[in-house]
Amino acid sequence: MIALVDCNNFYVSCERVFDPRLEGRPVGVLSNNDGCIVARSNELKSLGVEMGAAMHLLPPHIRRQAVLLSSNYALYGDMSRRVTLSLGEFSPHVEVYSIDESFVGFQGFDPATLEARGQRLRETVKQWTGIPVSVGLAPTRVLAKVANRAAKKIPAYEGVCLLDADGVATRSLLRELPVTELWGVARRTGERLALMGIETAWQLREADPKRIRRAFSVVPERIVWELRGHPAVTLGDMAAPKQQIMVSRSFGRLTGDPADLHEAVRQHAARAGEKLRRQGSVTSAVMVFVHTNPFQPSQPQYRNSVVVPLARPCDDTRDIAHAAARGLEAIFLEGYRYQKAGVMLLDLTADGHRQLSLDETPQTEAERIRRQRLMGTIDKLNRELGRDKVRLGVPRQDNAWRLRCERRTPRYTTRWSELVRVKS
DNA sequence: TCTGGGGTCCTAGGACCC
DNA sequence: TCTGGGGTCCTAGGACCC
Repeated sequence: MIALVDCNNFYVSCERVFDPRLEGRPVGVLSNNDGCIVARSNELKSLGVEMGAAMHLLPPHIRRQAVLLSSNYALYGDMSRRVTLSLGEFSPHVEVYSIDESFVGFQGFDPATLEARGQRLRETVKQWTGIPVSVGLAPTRVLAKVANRAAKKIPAYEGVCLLDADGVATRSLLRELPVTELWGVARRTGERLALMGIETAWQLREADPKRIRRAFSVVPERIVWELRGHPAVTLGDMAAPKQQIMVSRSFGRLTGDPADLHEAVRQHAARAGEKLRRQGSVTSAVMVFVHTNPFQPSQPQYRNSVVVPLARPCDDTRDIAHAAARGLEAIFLEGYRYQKAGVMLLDLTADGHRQLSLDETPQTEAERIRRQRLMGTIDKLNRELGRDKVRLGVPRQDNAWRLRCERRTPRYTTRWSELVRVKS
Protein backbone atom coordinates (compact mmCIF):
# COMPACT_ATOMS: atom_id res chain seq x y z
CA MET A 1 0.00 0.00 0.00
CA ILE A 2 1.04 3.53 -0.69
CA ALA A 3 -0.13 6.77 0.89
CA LEU A 4 -0.46 10.10 -0.80
CA VAL A 5 -0.01 12.83 1.79
CA ASP A 6 -1.18 16.18 0.50
CA CYS A 7 -1.05 19.44 2.41
CA ASN A 8 -4.43 21.17 2.48
CA ASN A 9 -4.38 24.49 0.62
CA PHE A 10 -0.66 24.49 1.31
CA TYR A 11 0.39 28.10 0.73
CA VAL A 12 -2.62 29.40 2.61
CA SER A 13 -1.95 26.98 5.46
CA CYS A 14 1.65 28.22 5.70
CA GLU A 15 0.42 31.78 6.02
CA ARG A 16 -2.09 30.78 8.67
CA VAL A 17 0.55 29.10 10.81
CA PHE A 18 2.14 32.50 11.34
CA ASP A 19 -0.99 34.61 11.32
CA PRO A 20 -3.89 32.84 13.00
CA ARG A 21 -6.16 35.78 12.24
CA LEU A 22 -6.40 34.34 8.73
CA GLU A 23 -8.20 31.30 10.14
CA GLY A 24 -11.81 31.09 8.93
CA ARG A 25 -11.38 33.90 6.42
CA PRO A 26 -11.26 33.71 2.61
CA VAL A 27 -7.53 33.79 1.84
CA GLY A 28 -5.76 33.60 -1.50
CA VAL A 29 -2.09 33.47 -2.44
CA LEU A 30 -1.03 35.12 -5.68
CA SER A 31 1.46 34.04 -8.32
CA ASN A 32 4.62 35.97 -9.06
CA ASN A 33 3.87 39.55 -10.00
CA ASP A 34 0.62 39.23 -8.07
CA GLY A 35 -0.87 38.09 -11.35
CA CYS A 36 -3.32 35.35 -10.52
CA ILE A 37 -4.57 33.12 -7.72
CA VAL A 38 -2.44 30.02 -7.13
CA ALA A 39 -3.78 28.90 -3.74
CA ARG A 40 -7.18 29.32 -2.12
CA SER A 41 -8.56 28.67 1.33
CA ASN A 42 -11.82 26.71 1.47
CA GLU A 43 -13.64 29.95 2.23
CA LEU A 44 -12.28 31.53 -0.94
CA LYS A 45 -13.23 28.46 -2.97
CA SER A 46 -16.76 28.77 -1.61
CA LEU A 47 -16.93 32.31 -2.98
CA GLY A 48 -16.49 30.78 -6.42
CA VAL A 49 -12.93 31.93 -7.06
CA GLU A 50 -11.28 29.53 -9.50
CA MET A 51 -7.70 28.30 -9.41
CA GLY A 52 -5.63 30.52 -11.70
CA ALA A 53 -8.16 33.34 -11.73
CA ALA A 54 -6.61 36.61 -12.85
CA MET A 55 -6.26 38.99 -9.96
CA HIS A 56 -7.32 42.06 -11.92
CA LEU A 57 -10.51 40.33 -13.06
CA LEU A 58 -11.73 39.48 -9.55
CA PRO A 59 -15.08 41.08 -8.76
CA PRO A 60 -14.80 44.00 -6.31
CA HIS A 61 -16.89 42.34 -3.59
CA ILE A 62 -14.44 39.43 -3.51
CA ARG A 63 -11.46 41.73 -3.31
CA ARG A 64 -13.08 43.49 -0.38
CA GLN A 65 -13.76 40.31 1.57
CA ALA A 66 -10.69 38.27 0.77
CA VAL A 67 -7.16 38.52 2.09
CA LEU A 68 -4.91 38.27 -0.97
CA LEU A 69 -1.21 37.73 -0.34
CA SER A 70 1.85 37.74 -2.59
CA SER A 71 3.59 34.39 -2.64
CA ASN A 72 6.39 33.85 -0.16
CA TYR A 73 8.37 30.96 -1.59
CA ALA A 74 11.12 31.16 0.98
CA LEU A 75 8.50 30.42 3.63
CA TYR A 76 6.67 27.70 1.69
CA GLY A 77 9.87 25.92 0.73
CA ASP A 78 11.04 25.80 4.31
CA MET A 79 7.67 24.61 5.62
CA SER A 80 7.62 21.94 2.93
CA ARG A 81 10.98 20.67 4.14
CA ARG A 82 9.63 20.43 7.69
CA VAL A 83 6.60 18.44 6.57
CA THR A 84 8.81 16.04 4.64
CA LEU A 85 11.04 15.52 7.67
CA SER A 86 7.97 14.65 9.75
CA LEU A 87 6.84 12.08 7.18
CA GLY A 88 10.17 10.32 7.54
CA GLU A 89 9.09 9.27 11.01
CA PHE A 90 6.39 7.04 9.54
CA SER A 91 8.15 5.18 6.77
CA PRO A 92 11.61 4.96 5.24
CA HIS A 93 10.04 5.40 1.79
CA VAL A 94 9.13 9.01 1.21
CA GLU A 95 8.97 10.30 -2.36
CA VAL A 96 8.61 14.05 -2.48
CA TYR A 97 6.37 14.65 -5.46
CA SER A 98 5.86 18.39 -5.25
CA ILE A 99 6.14 21.21 -2.76
CA ASP A 100 2.94 20.05 -1.04
CA GLU A 101 2.61 16.33 -1.83
CA SER A 102 4.56 13.20 -0.99
CA PHE A 103 4.01 9.52 -1.55
CA VAL A 104 4.79 7.44 1.51
CA GLY A 105 5.37 3.72 1.00
CA PHE A 106 3.70 1.33 3.45
CA GLN A 107 4.78 -1.91 1.84
CA GLY A 108 4.76 -4.75 4.35
CA PHE A 109 2.78 -2.91 7.03
CA ASP A 110 -0.24 -4.73 8.45
CA PRO A 111 -3.17 -3.35 6.40
CA ALA A 112 -5.40 -3.41 9.45
CA THR A 113 -3.19 -0.78 11.09
CA LEU A 114 -2.97 1.62 8.17
CA GLU A 115 -5.95 3.78 8.87
CA ALA A 116 -4.76 4.40 12.42
CA ARG A 117 -1.26 5.13 11.15
CA GLY A 118 -2.71 7.61 8.71
CA GLN A 119 -4.52 9.39 11.51
CA ARG A 120 -1.41 9.48 13.65
CA LEU A 121 0.58 10.86 10.72
CA ARG A 122 -1.94 13.65 10.27
CA GLU A 123 -1.89 14.58 13.91
CA THR A 124 1.88 14.49 14.08
CA VAL A 125 2.43 16.68 11.03
CA LYS A 126 -0.14 19.14 12.33
CA GLN A 127 1.47 19.26 15.74
CA TRP A 128 5.05 19.54 14.53
CA THR A 129 4.55 21.94 11.65
CA GLY A 130 1.09 23.46 12.00
CA ILE A 131 0.15 22.25 8.50
CA PRO A 132 -3.06 20.22 8.01
CA VAL A 133 -2.68 17.30 5.60
CA SER A 134 -4.97 14.71 4.03
CA VAL A 135 -3.98 11.08 3.57
CA GLY A 136 -5.12 8.74 0.79
CA LEU A 137 -4.09 5.08 1.08
CA ALA A 138 -4.42 2.57 -1.76
CA PRO A 139 -2.54 -0.15 -3.63
CA THR A 140 -1.52 2.18 -6.49
CA ARG A 141 -0.60 5.82 -6.88
CA VAL A 142 -3.57 6.67 -9.08
CA LEU A 143 -5.97 5.14 -6.54
CA ALA A 144 -4.10 6.86 -3.70
CA LYS A 145 -4.82 10.14 -5.48
CA VAL A 146 -8.50 9.23 -5.66
CA ALA A 147 -8.45 8.28 -1.97
CA ASN A 148 -6.77 11.55 -1.07
CA ARG A 149 -9.42 13.51 -2.90
CA ALA A 150 -12.11 11.67 -0.96
CA ALA A 151 -10.25 12.25 2.31
CA LYS A 152 -10.39 15.98 1.60
CA LYS A 153 -13.94 16.21 0.31
CA ILE A 154 -15.91 13.77 2.42
CA PRO A 155 -15.98 14.81 6.10
CA ALA A 156 -16.79 11.29 7.32
CA TYR A 157 -13.26 10.18 6.41
CA GLU A 158 -11.75 12.70 8.83
CA GLY A 159 -8.83 13.32 6.53
CA VAL A 160 -7.78 9.71 6.00
CA CYS A 161 -9.26 7.46 3.32
CA LEU A 162 -8.14 3.91 2.66
CA LEU A 163 -9.24 2.23 -0.57
CA ASP A 164 -8.56 -1.30 -1.69
CA ALA A 165 -8.47 -2.33 -5.31
CA ASP A 166 -12.01 -3.62 -5.58
CA GLY A 167 -14.00 -2.64 -2.50
CA VAL A 168 -17.47 -1.14 -2.33
CA ALA A 169 -16.10 2.29 -1.46
CA THR A 170 -13.66 2.20 -4.37
CA ARG A 171 -16.36 1.28 -6.84
CA SER A 172 -18.80 3.92 -5.73
CA LEU A 173 -16.15 6.64 -5.68
CA LEU A 174 -14.95 5.76 -9.19
CA ARG A 175 -18.50 5.72 -10.53
CA GLU A 176 -19.05 9.26 -9.31
CA LEU A 177 -15.69 10.60 -10.42
CA PRO A 178 -15.45 12.41 -13.78
CA VAL A 179 -12.57 10.89 -15.70
CA THR A 180 -10.85 14.26 -16.03
CA GLU A 181 -10.49 14.42 -12.25
CA LEU A 182 -8.05 11.54 -12.41
CA TRP A 183 -4.33 12.13 -12.07
CA GLY A 184 -2.95 12.13 -15.62
CA VAL A 185 -6.20 12.78 -17.47
CA ALA A 186 -6.79 16.38 -18.42
CA ARG A 187 -8.99 18.20 -20.85
CA ARG A 188 -7.51 16.94 -24.15
CA THR A 189 -7.60 13.29 -23.23
CA GLY A 190 -10.95 13.81 -21.54
CA GLU A 191 -12.51 15.14 -24.74
CA ARG A 192 -11.30 12.17 -26.73
CA LEU A 193 -12.35 9.69 -24.07
CA ALA A 194 -15.83 11.23 -24.09
CA LEU A 195 -16.07 10.47 -27.80
CA MET A 196 -15.42 6.85 -26.90
CA GLY A 197 -18.23 6.97 -24.35
CA ILE A 198 -15.88 7.08 -21.36
CA GLU A 199 -16.82 9.80 -18.93
CA THR A 200 -16.28 8.38 -15.45
CA ALA A 201 -13.24 6.89 -13.78
CA TRP A 202 -15.14 3.64 -13.48
CA GLN A 203 -15.76 3.46 -17.23
CA LEU A 204 -12.05 3.98 -17.84
CA ARG A 205 -11.21 1.25 -15.37
CA GLU A 206 -13.51 -1.12 -17.28
CA ALA A 207 -12.13 -0.16 -20.70
CA ASP A 208 -9.87 -2.46 -22.68
CA PRO A 209 -6.28 -1.40 -21.94
CA LYS A 210 -5.15 -2.35 -25.46
CA ARG A 211 -7.80 -0.16 -27.00
CA ILE A 212 -6.79 2.75 -24.77
CA ARG A 213 -3.19 2.27 -25.73
CA ARG A 214 -3.98 2.24 -29.44
CA ALA A 215 -6.12 5.35 -29.15
CA PHE A 216 -3.67 7.27 -26.93
CA SER A 217 -0.37 5.96 -25.60
CA VAL A 218 1.03 3.94 -22.74
CA VAL A 219 0.29 6.78 -20.36
CA PRO A 220 -3.51 6.42 -20.22
CA GLU A 221 -3.13 2.66 -20.50
CA ARG A 222 -1.15 2.67 -17.27
CA ILE A 223 -3.95 4.60 -15.62
CA VAL A 224 -6.37 1.80 -16.50
CA TRP A 225 -4.11 -0.74 -14.80
CA GLU A 226 -3.63 1.49 -11.80
CA LEU A 227 -7.40 1.92 -11.42
CA ARG A 228 -7.70 -1.86 -11.30
CA GLY A 229 -5.15 -1.99 -8.51
CA HIS A 230 -2.12 -3.10 -10.55
CA PRO A 231 0.79 -0.73 -10.01
CA ALA A 232 1.96 0.65 -13.35
CA VAL A 233 3.09 4.13 -12.45
CA THR A 234 6.44 4.46 -10.77
CA LEU A 235 7.90 7.82 -10.13
CA GLY A 236 11.26 8.62 -11.55
CA ASP A 237 13.83 9.15 -8.86
CA MET A 238 12.76 12.56 -7.67
CA ALA A 239 16.21 13.17 -6.22
CA ALA A 240 17.81 12.58 -9.61
CA PRO A 241 19.48 15.62 -11.12
CA LYS A 242 17.24 17.68 -13.39
CA GLN A 243 17.70 17.23 -17.12
CA GLN A 244 17.05 20.84 -17.82
CA ILE A 245 16.99 23.97 -15.70
CA MET A 246 14.85 26.95 -16.46
CA VAL A 247 14.62 30.39 -14.90
CA SER A 248 12.15 32.86 -16.27
CA ARG A 249 9.91 35.63 -14.99
CA SER A 250 7.33 37.96 -16.34
CA PHE A 251 8.40 41.56 -15.93
CA GLY A 252 6.80 43.81 -13.38
CA ARG A 253 5.79 46.02 -16.33
CA LEU A 254 6.24 45.74 -20.06
CA THR A 255 9.47 47.14 -21.45
CA GLY A 256 11.15 47.72 -24.78
CA ASP A 257 14.45 48.82 -23.26
CA PRO A 258 17.26 46.44 -24.20
CA ALA A 259 19.06 47.28 -20.95
CA ASP A 260 16.08 45.92 -18.99
CA LEU A 261 16.15 42.67 -20.94
CA HIS A 262 19.88 42.31 -20.52
CA GLU A 263 19.66 42.76 -16.78
CA ALA A 264 16.82 40.29 -16.51
CA VAL A 265 18.61 37.70 -18.61
CA ARG A 266 21.79 38.15 -16.60
CA GLN A 267 19.94 37.61 -13.33
CA HIS A 268 18.16 34.55 -14.71
CA ALA A 269 21.47 33.17 -15.96
CA ALA A 270 22.99 33.65 -12.51
CA ARG A 271 20.07 31.91 -10.80
CA ALA A 272 20.22 29.08 -13.31
CA GLY A 273 23.95 28.72 -12.64
CA GLU A 274 23.27 28.40 -8.91
CA LYS A 275 20.71 25.68 -9.50
CA LEU A 276 23.10 23.91 -11.85
CA ARG A 277 25.95 23.88 -9.33
CA ARG A 278 23.66 22.85 -6.50
CA GLN A 279 22.87 19.63 -8.31
CA GLY A 280 26.47 19.15 -9.41
CA SER A 281 25.87 19.30 -13.16
CA VAL A 282 27.40 21.10 -16.10
CA THR A 283 25.59 22.45 -19.15
CA SER A 284 26.63 22.56 -22.77
CA ALA A 285 23.93 24.76 -24.25
CA VAL A 286 22.03 27.82 -23.09
CA MET A 287 18.62 28.72 -24.46
CA VAL A 288 17.25 32.25 -24.23
CA PHE A 289 13.72 33.32 -25.04
CA VAL A 290 11.75 36.55 -24.99
CA HIS A 291 8.17 37.37 -25.78
CA THR A 292 5.65 40.16 -25.76
CA ASN A 293 2.38 39.99 -23.86
CA PRO A 294 0.14 37.44 -25.58
CA PHE A 295 -2.83 38.74 -23.61
CA GLN A 296 -2.72 41.96 -25.58
CA PRO A 297 -3.31 40.74 -29.14
CA SER A 298 -3.91 44.30 -30.28
CA GLN A 299 -0.25 45.09 -29.58
CA PRO A 300 2.48 43.95 -31.99
CA GLN A 301 3.43 40.40 -31.03
CA TYR A 302 6.87 38.85 -31.12
CA ARG A 303 8.35 35.73 -29.58
CA ASN A 304 11.62 34.08 -30.30
CA SER A 305 14.24 31.83 -28.80
CA VAL A 306 17.73 30.71 -29.63
CA VAL A 307 20.08 28.00 -28.42
CA VAL A 308 23.68 29.03 -27.86
CA PRO A 309 26.06 26.07 -27.63
CA LEU A 310 28.94 26.42 -25.19
CA ALA A 311 32.50 25.71 -26.28
CA ARG A 312 32.87 23.37 -23.35
CA PRO A 313 30.40 22.07 -20.74
CA CYS A 314 30.60 24.31 -17.71
CA ASP A 315 28.88 25.54 -14.58
CA ASP A 316 30.40 29.01 -14.45
CA THR A 317 27.86 31.79 -14.16
CA ARG A 318 30.07 34.09 -16.23
CA ASP A 319 30.11 31.74 -19.21
CA ILE A 320 26.39 31.08 -18.93
CA ALA A 321 25.59 34.77 -18.66
CA HIS A 322 27.84 35.58 -21.59
CA ALA A 323 26.20 32.97 -23.80
CA ALA A 324 22.77 34.16 -22.71
CA ALA A 325 23.67 37.75 -23.54
CA ARG A 326 24.82 36.75 -27.02
CA GLY A 327 21.60 34.83 -27.49
CA LEU A 328 19.56 37.81 -26.41
CA GLU A 329 21.38 40.07 -28.89
CA ALA A 330 20.56 37.59 -31.63
CA ILE A 331 16.82 37.65 -31.02
CA PHE A 332 16.14 41.11 -29.58
CA LEU A 333 14.17 43.39 -31.88
CA GLU A 334 13.51 47.06 -31.31
CA GLY A 335 9.97 48.31 -31.26
CA TYR A 336 8.26 45.71 -29.12
CA ARG A 337 7.09 45.85 -25.54
CA TYR A 338 8.39 42.69 -23.93
CA GLN A 339 6.61 40.87 -21.15
CA LYS A 340 8.94 38.04 -20.30
CA ALA A 341 12.43 36.66 -20.74
CA GLY A 342 13.91 33.36 -19.70
CA VAL A 343 17.07 31.28 -19.66
CA MET A 344 17.15 27.52 -19.97
CA LEU A 345 20.15 25.26 -19.48
CA LEU A 346 20.14 22.21 -21.74
CA ASP A 347 22.22 19.09 -22.23
CA LEU A 348 23.03 18.72 -18.56
CA THR A 349 25.56 16.12 -17.49
CA ALA A 350 27.13 15.25 -14.20
CA ASP A 351 30.18 17.31 -13.38
CA GLY A 352 33.25 15.12 -13.71
CA HIS A 353 31.90 13.38 -16.79
CA ARG A 354 32.57 16.35 -19.01
CA GLN A 355 34.07 15.46 -22.33
CA LEU A 356 36.62 17.42 -24.21
CA SER A 357 35.88 17.97 -27.85
CA LEU A 358 38.59 17.29 -30.40
CA ASP A 359 39.37 20.85 -31.33
CA GLU A 360 39.45 22.49 -27.96
CA THR A 361 42.43 23.29 -25.87
CA PRO A 362 42.08 21.52 -22.56
CA GLN A 363 41.52 23.88 -19.70
CA THR A 364 44.43 23.74 -17.36
CA GLU A 365 43.71 22.09 -14.08
CA ALA A 366 44.69 25.22 -12.18
CA GLU A 367 42.25 27.34 -14.14
CA ARG A 368 39.46 24.84 -13.56
CA ILE A 369 40.05 24.82 -9.82
CA ARG A 370 40.20 28.59 -9.71
CA ARG A 371 36.81 28.87 -11.40
CA GLN A 372 35.34 26.25 -9.15
CA ARG A 373 36.53 28.09 -6.06
CA LEU A 374 35.14 31.39 -7.24
CA MET A 375 31.68 29.98 -7.96
CA GLY A 376 31.72 27.95 -4.76
CA THR A 377 32.54 31.03 -2.75
CA ILE A 378 29.81 33.12 -4.36
CA ASP A 379 27.25 30.39 -3.72
CA LYS A 380 28.35 30.04 -0.13
CA LEU A 381 28.17 33.77 0.56
CA ASN A 382 24.74 33.96 -0.99
CA ARG A 383 23.54 30.98 1.02
CA GLU A 384 24.79 32.41 4.27
CA LEU A 385 24.22 36.10 3.83
CA GLY A 386 21.07 35.99 1.75
CA ARG A 387 20.30 35.73 -1.92
CA ASP A 388 22.01 38.19 -4.27
CA LYS A 389 24.45 39.53 -1.70
CA VAL A 390 27.15 38.73 -4.23
CA ARG A 391 26.39 38.93 -7.90
CA LEU A 392 27.72 39.92 -11.27
CA GLY A 393 26.70 43.45 -12.04
CA VAL A 394 24.20 45.48 -10.10
CA PRO A 395 20.75 46.15 -11.53
CA ARG A 396 19.56 49.72 -11.80
CA GLN A 397 16.95 50.95 -9.42
CA ASP A 398 13.36 50.76 -10.54
CA ASN A 399 14.07 48.41 -13.41
CA ALA A 400 11.03 47.25 -15.31
CA TRP A 401 11.63 43.56 -14.84
CA ARG A 402 11.56 43.69 -11.06
CA LEU A 403 8.71 41.57 -9.70
CA ARG A 404 5.71 43.07 -8.09
CA CYS A 405 5.00 41.44 -4.76
CA GLU A 406 3.39 44.10 -2.67
CA ARG A 407 1.56 41.84 -0.28
CA ARG A 408 4.26 39.45 0.78
CA THR A 409 4.31 38.34 4.40
CA PRO A 410 7.59 38.11 6.35
CA ARG A 411 9.89 35.16 5.69
CA TYR A 412 9.31 33.97 9.24
CA THR A 413 11.41 30.84 9.18
CA THR A 414 14.42 31.90 7.14
CA ARG A 415 15.11 35.56 7.95
CA TRP A 416 15.77 36.72 11.46
CA SER A 417 15.36 40.32 10.40
CA GLU A 418 11.85 39.70 9.21
CA LEU A 419 10.83 37.57 12.15
CA VAL A 420 11.52 40.34 14.61
CA ARG A 421 9.52 43.08 13.06
CA VAL A 422 8.70 46.04 15.22
CA LYS A 423 5.69 47.96 14.10
CA SER A 424 5.77 51.65 14.89
C1' DT B 1 -2.19 48.95 -15.04
C1' DC B 2 -3.11 44.07 -14.53
C1' DT B 3 -3.20 36.96 -16.73
C1' DG B 4 2.93 32.26 -12.90
C1' DG B 5 6.95 29.28 -13.19
C1' DG B 6 9.16 25.00 -13.69
C1' DG B 7 9.30 20.50 -14.79
C1' DT B 8 8.56 15.29 -16.97
C1' DC B 9 7.40 11.77 -20.27
C1' DC B 10 5.93 10.11 -24.71
C1' DT B 11 5.40 9.95 -29.75
C1' DA B 12 6.07 11.00 -34.48
C1' DG B 13 8.96 11.94 -37.97
C1' DG B 14 13.34 13.04 -40.13
C1' DA B 15 18.22 11.96 -40.80
C1' DC B 16 21.26 8.62 -41.15
C1' DC B 17 23.36 3.94 -41.26
C1' DC B 18 24.15 -0.68 -43.35
C1' DT C 1 6.20 -1.96 -64.67
C1' DC C 2 9.28 -0.95 -61.40
C1' DT C 3 12.36 1.85 -56.59
C1' DG C 4 14.19 -2.80 -49.60
C1' DG C 5 14.06 -3.28 -44.91
C1' DG C 6 15.26 -2.47 -40.51
C1' DG C 7 17.54 -0.16 -37.04
C1' DT C 8 19.21 4.01 -34.04
C1' DC C 9 19.41 8.65 -32.69
C1' DC C 10 17.75 13.18 -32.29
C1' DT C 11 14.36 16.87 -32.11
C1' DA C 12 10.01 19.17 -31.89
C1' DG C 13 5.78 19.27 -30.06
C1' DG C 14 1.91 17.58 -27.31
C1' DA C 15 0.03 16.53 -22.96
C1' DC C 16 0.24 16.55 -18.37
C1' DC C 17 1.63 17.69 -13.46
C1' DC C 18 1.72 21.07 -9.28
